[in-house]
Amino acid sequence: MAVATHSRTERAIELFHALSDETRLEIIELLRKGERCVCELTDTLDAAQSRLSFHLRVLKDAGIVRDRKDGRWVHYELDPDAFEEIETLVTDLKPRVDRRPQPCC
Amino acid sequence: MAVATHSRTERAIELFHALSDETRLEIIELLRKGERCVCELTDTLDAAQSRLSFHLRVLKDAGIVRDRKDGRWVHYELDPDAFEEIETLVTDLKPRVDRRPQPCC
DNA sequence: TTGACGCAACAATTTATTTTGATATATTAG
DNA sequence: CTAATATATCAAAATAAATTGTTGCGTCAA
Repeated sequence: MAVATHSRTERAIELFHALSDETRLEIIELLRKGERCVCELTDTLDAAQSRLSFHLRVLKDAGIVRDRKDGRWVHYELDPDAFEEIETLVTDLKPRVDRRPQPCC
Repeated sequence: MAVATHSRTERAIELFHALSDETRLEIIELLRKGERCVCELTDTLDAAQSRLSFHLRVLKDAGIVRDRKDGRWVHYELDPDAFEEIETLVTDLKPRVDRRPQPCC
């Protein structure tokens, strides 16, 4: 599963894009309390079911959430590994301390 | 400067959005080596000047870079504070350890 | 076995973002 | 002063993402 068809940059774009939407941040905030089914997210966020489904897929494709089927419900929860990955990416973006003086223009 | 006309969520969206583009990530990568003028970025990234200017503005509006005018050149550099802020935001998104058992459906 | 429910997926539309090609402004060299 | 350079900005076109309404599929209860 999950072949690395992605460069590091593409992966960063996918993750940051997944995080750059209000509905998706709200979903993440709710899931921080623990696993939830789509119906509860739909109720709580007062969003159309197909809209929720769309955003959950973006989050799932990015690896930020995973789902678990249980009868007719599907439960989503955060995947802690993704957050580790995001932290690493951010660390790698941070300005270096040992910057050379400006060699430009 | 920089009035807080932004909720926490809006700020997160702005920052993550700024980070979710290939050109902008490339700019950040270049600026990690230190301050650079637009002309050098344009050369190195082989991008049209107006395109660079657009992306630099997105980064600047998000507070990720700052500029310094020097005669006819404008130099850009990373703002370390923004990266602190991003790290804090990511930390706040991380799943809690003390999650209650699923109370849903 | 039928009907309701929970969810995903799709097509059409709407909205937002990015790119491109001008044009404008400030600065400096000659 | 004039021409050239560095950059920003703007409008139009191109591209991408989100929303909405609908349909389909699996599951369960009656």
